[in-house]
Amino acid sequence: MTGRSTSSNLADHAYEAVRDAIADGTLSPGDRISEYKTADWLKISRTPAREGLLRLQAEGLLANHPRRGLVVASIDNEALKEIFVAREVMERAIAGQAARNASGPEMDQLIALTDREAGLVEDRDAMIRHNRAFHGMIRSCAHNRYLMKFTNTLEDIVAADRRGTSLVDIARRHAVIGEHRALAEAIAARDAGKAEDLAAHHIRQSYAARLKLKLPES
Amino acid sequence: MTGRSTSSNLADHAYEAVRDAIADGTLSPGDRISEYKTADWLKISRTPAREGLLRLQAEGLLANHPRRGLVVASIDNEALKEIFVAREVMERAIAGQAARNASGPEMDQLIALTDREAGLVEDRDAMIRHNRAFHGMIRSCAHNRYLMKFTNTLEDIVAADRRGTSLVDIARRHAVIGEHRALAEAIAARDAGKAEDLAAHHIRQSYAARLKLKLPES
DNA sequence: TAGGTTCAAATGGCATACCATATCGCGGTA
DNA sequence: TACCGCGATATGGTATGCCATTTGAACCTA
Repeated sequence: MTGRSTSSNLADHAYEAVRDAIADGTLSPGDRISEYKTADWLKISRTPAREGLLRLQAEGLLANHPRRGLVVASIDNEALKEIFVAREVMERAIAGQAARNASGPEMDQLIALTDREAGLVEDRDAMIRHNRAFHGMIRSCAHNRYLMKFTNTLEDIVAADRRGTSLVDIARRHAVIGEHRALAEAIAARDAGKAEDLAAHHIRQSYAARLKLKLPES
Repeated sequence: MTGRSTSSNLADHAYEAVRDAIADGTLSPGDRISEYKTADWLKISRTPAREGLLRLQAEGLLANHPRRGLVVASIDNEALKEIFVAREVMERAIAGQAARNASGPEMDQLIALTDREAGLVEDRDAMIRHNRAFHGMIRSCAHNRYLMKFTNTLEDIVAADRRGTSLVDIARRHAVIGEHRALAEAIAARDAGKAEDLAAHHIRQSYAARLKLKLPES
Protein backbone atom coordinates (compact mmCIF):
# COMPACT_ATOMS: atom_id res chain seq x y z
CA MET A 1 0.00 0.00 0.00
CA THR A 2 1.01 3.58 0.30
CA GLY A 3 1.06 3.40 4.05
CA ARG A 4 3.63 4.93 6.32
CA SER A 5 5.45 1.74 7.02
CA THR A 6 8.33 1.91 9.40
CA SER A 7 11.04 1.68 6.81
CA SER A 8 13.67 -0.80 7.81
CA ASN A 9 16.40 0.76 5.73
CA LEU A 10 17.34 4.30 4.95
CA ALA A 11 16.67 4.05 1.22
CA ASP A 12 13.08 3.13 1.92
CA HIS A 13 12.90 5.95 4.40
CA ALA A 14 14.07 8.40 1.76
CA TYR A 15 11.64 6.98 -0.75
CA GLU A 16 8.71 7.31 1.60
CA ALA A 17 9.66 10.71 2.93
CA VAL A 18 10.01 12.27 -0.50
CA ARG A 19 6.94 10.52 -1.84
CA ASP A 20 4.88 11.76 1.07
CA ALA A 21 6.29 15.25 0.74
CA ILE A 22 5.16 15.25 -2.86
CA ALA A 23 1.77 13.83 -1.98
CA ASP A 24 1.02 16.40 0.69
CA GLY A 25 2.21 19.33 -1.34
CA THR A 26 5.39 20.10 0.53
CA LEU A 27 7.09 19.54 -2.79
CA SER A 28 5.42 20.76 -5.94
CA PRO A 29 5.82 19.70 -9.56
CA GLY A 30 8.82 21.40 -11.07
CA ASP A 31 10.69 21.67 -7.79
CA ARG A 32 14.25 20.54 -8.08
CA ILE A 33 15.42 17.80 -5.81
CA SER A 34 18.99 16.84 -5.23
CA GLU A 35 20.67 13.91 -3.57
CA TYR A 36 22.51 16.34 -1.37
CA LYS A 37 19.53 18.26 -0.10
CA THR A 38 17.56 15.08 0.46
CA ALA A 39 20.42 13.46 2.33
CA ASP A 40 20.90 16.53 4.45
CA TRP A 41 17.20 16.85 5.14
CA LEU A 42 16.88 13.28 6.36
CA LYS A 43 20.27 13.20 8.07
CA ILE A 44 21.44 10.30 5.99
CA SER A 45 24.20 9.94 3.46
CA ARG A 46 23.86 10.42 -0.25
CA THR A 47 23.80 6.76 -1.13
CA PRO A 48 20.45 5.75 0.37
CA ALA A 49 19.01 9.13 -0.56
CA ARG A 50 20.04 8.53 -4.13
CA GLU A 51 18.51 5.07 -4.12
CA GLY A 52 15.19 6.36 -2.90
CA LEU A 53 15.16 9.08 -5.51
CA LEU A 54 16.06 6.64 -8.28
CA ARG A 55 13.14 4.50 -7.26
CA LEU A 56 10.80 7.47 -7.38
CA GLN A 57 12.18 8.27 -10.79
CA ALA A 58 11.56 4.73 -12.00
CA GLU A 59 7.96 5.06 -10.86
CA GLY A 60 7.52 8.33 -12.66
CA LEU A 61 7.14 10.61 -9.64
CA LEU A 62 10.42 12.31 -10.40
CA ALA A 63 11.73 13.25 -13.81
CA ASN A 64 15.36 13.49 -14.76
CA HIS A 65 15.53 16.89 -16.38
CA PRO A 66 18.48 16.14 -18.66
CA ARG A 67 21.22 18.45 -17.49
CA ARG A 68 19.65 19.91 -14.39
CA GLY A 69 19.00 16.99 -12.11
CA LEU A 70 15.81 15.55 -10.74
CA VAL A 71 12.60 17.48 -10.54
CA VAL A 72 9.18 16.56 -9.24
CA ALA A 73 7.37 15.34 -12.33
CA SER A 74 4.85 17.61 -13.91
CA ILE A 75 2.10 15.79 -15.65
CA ASP A 76 0.59 17.56 -18.60
CA ASN A 77 -2.96 17.09 -19.70
CA GLU A 78 -1.97 14.40 -22.15
CA ALA A 79 -0.25 12.36 -19.46
CA LEU A 80 -3.20 12.83 -17.14
CA LYS A 81 -5.48 11.47 -19.82
CA GLU A 82 -3.24 8.46 -20.34
CA ILE A 83 -3.18 7.82 -16.62
CA PHE A 84 -6.94 7.86 -16.34
CA VAL A 85 -7.33 5.57 -19.33
CA ALA A 86 -4.95 3.13 -17.67
CA ARG A 87 -6.61 3.50 -14.32
CA GLU A 88 -10.04 2.89 -15.77
CA VAL A 89 -9.12 -0.43 -17.34
CA MET A 90 -7.18 -1.59 -14.32
CA GLU A 91 -9.65 -0.48 -11.65
CA ARG A 92 -12.41 -2.05 -13.67
CA ALA A 93 -10.59 -5.36 -13.72
CA ILE A 94 -9.70 -5.04 -10.06
CA ALA A 95 -13.32 -4.53 -9.09
CA GLY A 96 -14.33 -7.61 -11.02
CA GLN A 97 -11.59 -9.67 -9.49
CA ALA A 98 -12.46 -8.39 -6.03
CA ALA A 99 -16.06 -9.49 -6.51
CA ARG A 100 -14.82 -12.94 -7.43
CA ASN A 101 -11.90 -13.38 -5.07
CA ALA A 102 -12.51 -11.42 -1.89
CA SER A 103 -12.69 -13.46 1.27
CA GLY A 104 -15.47 -12.98 3.80
CA PRO A 105 -13.40 -10.95 6.25
CA GLU A 106 -12.10 -8.82 3.41
CA MET A 107 -15.60 -7.97 2.30
CA ASP A 108 -16.58 -7.19 5.87
CA GLN A 109 -13.70 -4.79 6.13
CA LEU A 110 -14.62 -3.17 2.83
CA ILE A 111 -18.20 -2.62 3.99
CA ALA A 112 -16.95 -1.28 7.29
CA LEU A 113 -14.87 1.27 5.40
CA THR A 114 -17.83 2.51 3.41
CA ASP A 115 -19.90 2.78 6.58
CA ARG A 116 -17.28 4.97 8.11
CA GLU A 117 -16.96 7.18 5.08
CA ALA A 118 -20.31 8.93 5.34
CA GLY A 119 -19.23 10.65 8.53
CA LEU A 120 -16.19 12.17 6.91
CA VAL A 121 -17.81 14.23 4.22
CA GLU A 122 -17.08 17.49 5.97
CA ASP A 123 -13.40 16.73 6.52
CA ARG A 124 -11.55 17.06 3.26
CA ASP A 125 -8.25 15.62 4.41
CA ALA A 126 -9.90 12.71 6.17
CA MET A 127 -11.85 11.99 3.01
CA ILE A 128 -8.70 12.00 0.93
CA ARG A 129 -7.04 9.55 3.29
CA HIS A 130 -10.12 7.41 3.44
CA ASN A 131 -10.47 7.39 -0.32
CA ARG A 132 -6.99 5.97 -0.64
CA ALA A 133 -7.66 3.39 2.02
CA PHE A 134 -10.88 2.34 0.32
CA HIS A 135 -9.32 1.85 -3.08
CA GLY A 136 -6.37 0.14 -1.46
CA MET A 137 -8.76 -2.29 0.21
CA ILE A 138 -10.45 -3.14 -3.07
CA ARG A 139 -7.07 -3.74 -4.69
CA SER A 140 -6.25 -6.01 -1.82
CA CYS A 141 -9.48 -7.93 -2.30
CA ALA A 142 -8.69 -8.52 -5.96
CA HIS A 143 -5.68 -10.66 -5.05
CA ASN A 144 -3.67 -9.48 -8.01
CA ARG A 145 -0.38 -8.00 -6.85
CA TYR A 146 0.54 -6.64 -10.27
CA LEU A 147 -2.64 -4.68 -10.83
CA MET A 148 -2.37 -3.51 -7.25
CA LYS A 149 1.15 -2.24 -7.66
CA PHE A 150 0.47 -0.49 -10.96
CA THR A 151 -2.66 1.26 -9.74
CA ASN A 152 -0.95 2.31 -6.53
CA THR A 153 1.81 3.88 -8.58
CA LEU A 154 -0.64 5.74 -10.78
CA GLU A 155 -2.51 6.97 -7.74
CA ASP A 156 0.72 8.35 -6.34
CA ILE A 157 1.47 10.15 -9.57
CA VAL A 158 -1.98 11.67 -9.71
CA ALA A 159 -1.75 12.73 -6.08
CA ALA A 160 1.48 14.56 -6.86
CA ASP A 161 -0.19 16.78 -9.39
CA ARG A 162 -0.74 20.20 -7.95
CA ARG A 163 -4.23 20.27 -9.33
CA GLY A 164 -4.84 17.92 -6.46
CA THR A 165 -7.78 15.64 -6.06
CA SER A 166 -11.31 16.36 -7.10
CA LEU A 167 -12.24 15.71 -3.47
CA VAL A 168 -11.59 19.35 -2.64
CA ASP A 169 -15.13 19.90 -3.88
CA ILE A 170 -17.70 18.92 -1.28
CA ALA A 171 -20.29 18.08 -3.92
CA ARG A 172 -17.85 15.63 -5.39
CA ARG A 173 -17.24 14.18 -1.94
CA HIS A 174 -20.93 13.47 -1.53
CA ALA A 175 -21.02 11.83 -4.93
CA VAL A 176 -17.95 9.76 -4.19
CA ILE A 177 -19.47 8.34 -1.04
CA GLY A 178 -22.45 7.12 -3.02
CA GLU A 179 -20.27 5.63 -5.74
CA HIS A 180 -18.12 3.89 -3.18
CA ARG A 181 -21.12 2.41 -1.43
CA ALA A 182 -22.61 1.09 -4.64
CA LEU A 183 -19.28 -0.41 -5.65
CA ALA A 184 -18.71 -2.05 -2.27
CA GLU A 185 -22.19 -3.53 -2.33
CA ALA A 186 -21.70 -4.95 -5.79
CA ILE A 187 -18.48 -6.57 -4.66
CA ALA A 188 -20.07 -7.92 -1.52
CA ALA A 189 -22.88 -9.33 -3.66
CA ARG A 190 -20.22 -10.96 -5.85
CA ASP A 191 -21.71 -9.25 -8.89
CA ALA A 192 -18.51 -8.93 -10.90
CA GLY A 193 -20.07 -7.37 -13.98
CA LYS A 194 -21.78 -4.67 -11.99
CA ALA A 195 -18.69 -4.01 -9.92
CA GLU A 196 -16.65 -3.56 -13.08
CA ASP A 197 -19.09 -1.08 -14.55
CA LEU A 198 -19.37 0.87 -11.32
CA ALA A 199 -15.61 1.04 -10.92
CA ALA A 200 -15.08 2.24 -14.47
CA HIS A 201 -17.80 4.82 -14.02
CA HIS A 202 -16.25 5.95 -10.76
CA ILE A 203 -12.88 6.54 -12.40
CA ARG A 204 -14.44 8.40 -15.31
CA GLN A 205 -16.35 10.60 -12.88
CA SER A 206 -13.19 11.26 -10.98
CA TYR A 207 -11.44 12.33 -14.17
CA ALA A 208 -14.33 14.51 -15.24
CA ALA A 209 -14.49 16.19 -11.84
CA ARG A 210 -10.79 16.87 -11.95
CA LEU A 211 -10.99 18.41 -15.39
CA LYS A 212 -13.74 20.70 -14.16
CA LEU A 213 -11.37 22.17 -11.63
CA LYS A 214 -9.93 23.88 -14.68
CA LEU A 215 -6.54 24.57 -13.33
CA PRO A 216 -3.78 25.71 -15.61
CA GLU A 217 -1.48 23.32 -17.38
CA SER A 218 1.36 22.21 -15.16
CA MET B 1 11.01 -0.83 -25.30
CA THR B 2 13.10 -3.73 -24.24
CA GLY B 3 15.69 -2.96 -26.84
CA ARG B 4 19.41 -3.16 -26.36
CA SER B 5 19.93 0.53 -26.11
CA THR B 6 23.46 1.70 -25.66
CA SER B 7 23.15 2.56 -22.03
CA SER B 8 24.62 5.92 -21.26
CA ASN B 9 25.39 5.14 -17.66
CA LEU B 10 26.68 2.10 -15.89
CA ALA B 11 23.58 1.53 -13.79
CA ASP B 12 21.50 1.20 -16.95
CA HIS B 13 24.14 -1.08 -18.35
CA ALA B 14 23.90 -3.33 -15.32
CA TYR B 15 20.13 -3.27 -15.49
CA GLU B 16 20.09 -4.25 -19.13
CA ALA B 17 22.80 -6.85 -18.86
CA VAL B 18 21.17 -8.69 -16.00
CA ARG B 19 17.70 -8.36 -17.48
CA ASP B 20 18.90 -9.78 -20.77
CA ALA B 21 20.80 -12.55 -19.02
CA ILE B 22 17.57 -13.51 -17.30
CA ALA B 23 15.57 -13.25 -20.49
CA ASP B 24 17.89 -15.46 -22.52
CA GLY B 25 18.25 -18.08 -19.83
CA THR B 26 21.82 -17.36 -18.79
CA LEU B 27 20.35 -16.78 -15.37
CA SER B 28 17.53 -18.97 -14.16
CA PRO B 29 14.89 -18.43 -11.49
CA GLY B 30 16.29 -19.21 -8.09
CA ASP B 31 19.84 -18.28 -9.04
CA ARG B 32 21.45 -16.03 -6.50
CA ILE B 33 22.77 -12.74 -7.68
CA SER B 34 25.03 -10.49 -5.71
CA GLU B 35 26.16 -6.95 -6.13
CA TYR B 36 29.71 -8.17 -6.00
CA LYS B 37 29.47 -10.78 -8.68
CA THR B 38 27.50 -8.47 -10.93
CA ALA B 39 30.01 -5.67 -10.46
CA ASP B 40 32.89 -8.01 -11.14
CA TRP B 41 31.20 -9.51 -14.18
CA LEU B 42 30.58 -6.13 -15.78
CA LYS B 43 33.85 -4.60 -14.61
CA ILE B 44 32.10 -1.84 -12.77
CA SER B 45 31.89 -0.96 -9.11
CA ARG B 46 29.21 -2.04 -6.72
CA THR B 47 27.34 1.22 -6.74
CA PRO B 48 25.95 1.17 -10.29
CA ALA B 49 25.59 -2.60 -10.11
CA ARG B 50 23.51 -2.23 -7.00
CA GLU B 51 21.37 0.43 -8.62
CA GLY B 52 20.62 -1.75 -11.59
CA LEU B 53 19.73 -4.68 -9.38
CA LEU B 54 17.50 -2.55 -7.19
CA ARG B 55 15.64 -1.45 -10.25
CA LEU B 56 15.16 -5.04 -11.35
CA GLN B 57 13.93 -5.82 -7.89
CA ALA B 58 11.44 -2.97 -8.00
CA GLU B 59 10.11 -4.36 -11.25
CA GLY B 60 9.75 -7.81 -9.82
CA LEU B 61 12.42 -9.59 -11.85
CA LEU B 62 14.53 -10.12 -8.78
CA ALA B 63 13.31 -11.05 -5.34
CA ASN B 64 15.01 -10.18 -2.09
CA HIS B 65 15.21 -13.51 -0.33
CA PRO B 66 15.26 -12.18 3.23
CA ARG B 67 18.56 -13.37 4.62
CA ARG B 68 20.23 -14.64 1.51
CA GLY B 69 20.35 -11.74 -0.87
CA LEU B 70 18.81 -11.29 -4.29
CA VAL B 71 17.63 -14.19 -6.40
CA VAL B 72 16.08 -14.31 -9.84
CA ALA B 73 12.37 -14.30 -9.12
CA SER B 74 10.51 -17.53 -9.44
CA ILE B 75 6.93 -17.10 -10.41
CA ASP B 76 4.57 -19.69 -9.12
CA ASN B 77 1.41 -20.68 -10.89
CA GLU B 78 -0.62 -18.22 -8.88
CA ALA B 79 1.61 -15.32 -9.89
CA LEU B 80 1.55 -16.44 -13.50
CA LYS B 81 -2.22 -16.40 -13.42
CA GLU B 82 -2.24 -12.91 -11.95
CA ILE B 83 0.17 -11.73 -14.61
CA PHE B 84 -1.97 -13.03 -17.42
CA VAL B 85 -5.11 -11.52 -15.95
CA ALA B 86 -3.32 -8.18 -15.82
CA ARG B 87 -1.87 -8.59 -19.27
CA GLU B 88 -5.26 -9.45 -20.73
CA VAL B 89 -6.94 -6.31 -19.49
CA MET B 90 -4.03 -4.09 -20.44
CA GLU B 91 -3.31 -5.58 -23.85
CA ARG B 92 -7.01 -5.41 -24.61
CA ALA B 93 -7.05 -1.73 -23.80
CA ILE B 94 -3.84 -1.14 -25.68
CA ALA B 95 -5.23 -2.75 -28.81
CA GLY B 96 -8.30 -0.55 -28.64
CA GLN B 97 -6.23 2.56 -28.12
CA ALA B 98 -3.93 1.58 -30.95
CA ALA B 99 -6.89 1.24 -33.29
CA ARG B 100 -7.98 4.73 -32.31
CA ASN B 101 -4.65 6.51 -32.00
CA ALA B 102 -2.12 4.96 -34.35
CA SER B 103 -0.75 7.26 -37.01
CA GLY B 104 -0.54 6.22 -40.63
CA PRO B 105 3.17 5.44 -40.59
CA GLU B 106 2.75 3.50 -37.38
CA MET B 107 0.08 1.33 -38.92
CA ASP B 108 2.24 0.79 -41.99
CA GLN B 109 5.05 -0.38 -39.78
CA LEU B 110 2.74 -2.69 -37.88
CA ILE B 111 1.51 -4.28 -41.10
CA ALA B 112 5.07 -4.58 -42.33
CA LEU B 113 5.94 -6.47 -39.19
CA THR B 114 3.14 -8.96 -39.66
CA ASP B 115 4.16 -9.47 -43.28
CA ARG B 116 7.65 -10.34 -42.20
CA GLU B 117 6.50 -12.73 -39.51
CA ALA B 118 5.19 -15.48 -41.76
CA GLY B 119 8.71 -16.22 -42.98
CA LEU B 120 9.99 -16.78 -39.49
CA VAL B 121 7.83 -19.67 -38.42
CA GLU B 122 10.66 -22.16 -38.65
CA ASP B 123 13.07 -20.10 -36.58
CA ARG B 124 12.07 -20.24 -32.98
CA ASP B 125 14.41 -17.56 -31.69
CA ALA B 126 13.60 -15.19 -34.50
CA MET B 127 9.91 -15.69 -33.76
CA ILE B 128 10.46 -14.91 -30.11
CA ARG B 129 12.27 -11.71 -30.98
CA HIS B 130 9.69 -10.78 -33.56
CA ASN B 131 6.85 -11.46 -31.17
CA ARG B 132 8.29 -8.97 -28.73
CA ALA B 133 8.82 -6.42 -31.46
CA PHE B 134 5.26 -6.85 -32.67
CA HIS B 135 3.69 -6.35 -29.27
CA GLY B 136 6.06 -3.49 -28.61
CA MET B 137 4.89 -1.83 -31.80
CA ILE B 138 1.24 -2.13 -30.83
CA ARG B 139 2.02 -0.64 -27.43
CA SER B 140 3.73 2.18 -29.21
CA CYS B 141 0.72 2.75 -31.41
CA ALA B 142 -1.56 3.03 -28.39
CA HIS B 143 0.20 6.19 -27.25
CA ASN B 144 -0.18 5.39 -23.60
CA ARG B 145 3.20 5.35 -21.88
CA TYR B 146 1.87 3.90 -18.64
CA LEU B 147 0.17 0.89 -20.16
CA MET B 148 3.26 0.44 -22.31
CA LYS B 149 5.61 0.44 -19.36
CA PHE B 150 3.50 -1.91 -17.28
CA THR B 151 3.00 -4.44 -20.05
CA ASN B 152 6.68 -4.33 -20.94
CA THR B 153 7.51 -5.13 -17.34
CA LEU B 154 5.10 -8.04 -17.24
CA GLU B 155 6.49 -9.37 -20.49
CA ASP B 156 9.98 -9.29 -19.01
CA ILE B 157 8.83 -11.18 -15.95
CA VAL B 158 7.11 -13.82 -18.03
CA ALA B 159 10.15 -14.18 -20.26
CA ALA B 160 12.27 -14.84 -17.19
CA ASP B 161 10.22 -17.85 -16.24
CA ARG B 162 12.08 -21.00 -17.13
CA ARG B 163 8.96 -22.50 -18.55
CA GLY B 164 9.75 -20.10 -21.35
CA THR B 165 7.41 -18.97 -24.03
CA SER B 166 4.74 -21.05 -25.64
CA LEU B 167 6.47 -20.23 -28.94
CA VAL B 168 8.72 -23.24 -28.50
CA ASP B 169 5.85 -25.19 -30.02
CA ILE B 170 5.70 -24.80 -33.78
CA ALA B 171 1.96 -25.33 -33.89
CA ARG B 172 1.60 -22.43 -31.51
CA ARG B 173 3.87 -20.35 -33.72
CA HIS B 174 1.61 -20.92 -36.69
CA ALA B 175 -1.40 -19.96 -34.63
CA VAL B 176 0.31 -16.85 -33.31
CA ILE B 177 1.05 -15.61 -36.80
CA GLY B 178 -2.61 -15.82 -37.66
CA GLU B 179 -3.67 -14.09 -34.47
CA HIS B 180 -1.17 -11.33 -35.02
CA ARG B 181 -2.31 -10.76 -38.57
CA ALA B 182 -5.95 -10.54 -37.55
CA LEU B 183 -5.10 -8.14 -34.77
CA ALA B 184 -2.98 -5.92 -36.97
CA GLU B 185 -5.69 -5.80 -39.58
CA ALA B 186 -8.32 -4.84 -37.05
CA ILE B 187 -6.09 -2.03 -35.83
CA ALA B 188 -5.36 -0.87 -39.36
CA ALA B 189 -9.11 -0.87 -40.02
CA ARG B 190 -9.53 1.24 -36.87
CA ASP B 191 -11.99 -1.31 -35.53
CA ALA B 192 -11.28 -0.79 -31.86
CA GLY B 193 -13.85 -3.24 -30.55
CA LYS B 194 -12.59 -6.04 -32.72
CA ALA B 195 -8.98 -5.25 -31.91
CA GLU B 196 -9.76 -5.41 -28.21
CA ASP B 197 -11.44 -8.78 -28.50
CA LEU B 198 -8.66 -10.19 -30.65
CA ALA B 199 -5.97 -8.97 -28.29
CA ALA B 200 -7.71 -10.43 -25.26
CA HIS B 201 -8.19 -13.70 -27.08
CA HIS B 202 -4.54 -13.71 -28.10
CA ILE B 203 -3.39 -13.32 -24.51
CA ARG B 204 -5.74 -16.01 -23.29
CA GLN B 205 -4.46 -18.36 -25.98
CA SER B 206 -0.93 -17.57 -25.02
CA TYR B 207 -1.70 -18.42 -21.40
CA ALA B 208 -3.48 -21.62 -22.34
CA ALA B 209 -0.61 -22.71 -24.58
CA ARG B 210 1.86 -22.06 -21.82
CA LEU B 211 -0.13 -24.08 -19.31
CA LYS B 212 -0.19 -26.96 -21.75
CA LEU B 213 3.58 -27.12 -21.66
CA LYS B 214 2.93 -28.66 -18.26
CA LEU B 215 6.25 -27.92 -16.77
CA PRO B 216 6.82 -28.32 -13.05
CA GLU B 217 6.17 -25.58 -10.59
CA SER B 218 9.12 -23.25 -10.28
C1' DT C 1 25.52 49.87 -19.57
C1' DA C 2 25.60 45.62 -22.09
C1' DG C 3 27.84 41.63 -23.11
C1' DG C 4 31.18 38.24 -22.54
C1' DT C 5 34.54 35.57 -19.79
C1' DT C 6 35.98 33.16 -16.00
C1' DC C 7 35.63 30.91 -11.66
C1' DA C 8 33.27 28.90 -7.64
C1' DA C 9 29.53 26.18 -6.05
C1' DA C 10 26.27 22.58 -7.00
C1' DT C 11 25.29 18.26 -8.72
C1' DG C 12 25.30 13.66 -10.57
C1' DG C 13 28.05 9.42 -11.53
C1' DC C 14 31.19 6.26 -9.97
C1' DA C 15 34.49 4.02 -6.88
C1' DT C 16 35.85 2.57 -2.53
C1' DA C 17 36.01 1.99 2.45
C1' DC C 18 33.82 0.50 6.68
C1' DC C 19 30.64 -2.09 9.46
C1' DA C 20 27.25 -5.52 10.98
C1' DT C 21 25.40 -9.79 10.13
C1' DA C 22 24.73 -14.24 8.30
C1' DT C 23 26.42 -18.30 6.19
C1' DC C 24 29.36 -22.08 5.78
C1' DG C 25 33.22 -24.84 6.60
C1' DC C 26 36.86 -26.47 9.52
C1' DG C 27 38.58 -28.30 13.50
C1' DG C 28 38.30 -29.82 18.10
C1' DT C 29 35.98 -32.47 21.55
C1' DA C 30 32.91 -35.86 23.56
C1' DT D 1 31.96 -40.67 14.32
C1' DA D 2 28.88 -37.11 15.47
C1' DC D 3 28.10 -32.71 17.29
C1' DC D 4 29.30 -28.21 18.73
C1' DG D 5 31.67 -23.88 18.43
C1' DC D 6 34.52 -20.58 16.31
C1' DG D 7 36.29 -18.01 12.64
C1' DA D 8 36.85 -16.78 7.65
C1' DT D 9 34.13 -15.22 4.03
C1' DA D 10 30.34 -13.38 1.58
C1' DT D 11 27.02 -9.94 1.40
C1' DG D 12 24.09 -6.03 2.02
C1' DG D 13 23.73 -1.33 3.97
C1' DT D 14 25.79 2.98 4.58
C1' DA D 15 29.19 6.67 4.38
C1' DT D 16 32.49 9.24 1.98
C1' DG D 17 35.77 10.70 -1.47
C1' DC D 18 36.92 11.92 -6.20
C1' DC D 19 35.94 13.62 -10.73
C1' DA D 20 33.58 15.73 -14.70
C1' DT D 21 30.13 18.73 -16.01
C1' DT D 22 27.14 22.41 -15.59
C1' DT D 23 25.17 26.41 -13.81
C1' DG D 24 25.07 30.90 -12.01
C1' DA D 25 27.03 34.95 -11.07
C1' DA D 26 30.41 38.23 -10.23
C1' DC D 27 33.64 40.86 -12.60
C1' DC D 28 35.97 42.82 -16.29
C1' DT D 29 35.97 45.09 -20.69
C1' DA D 30 34.44 47.60 -24.61
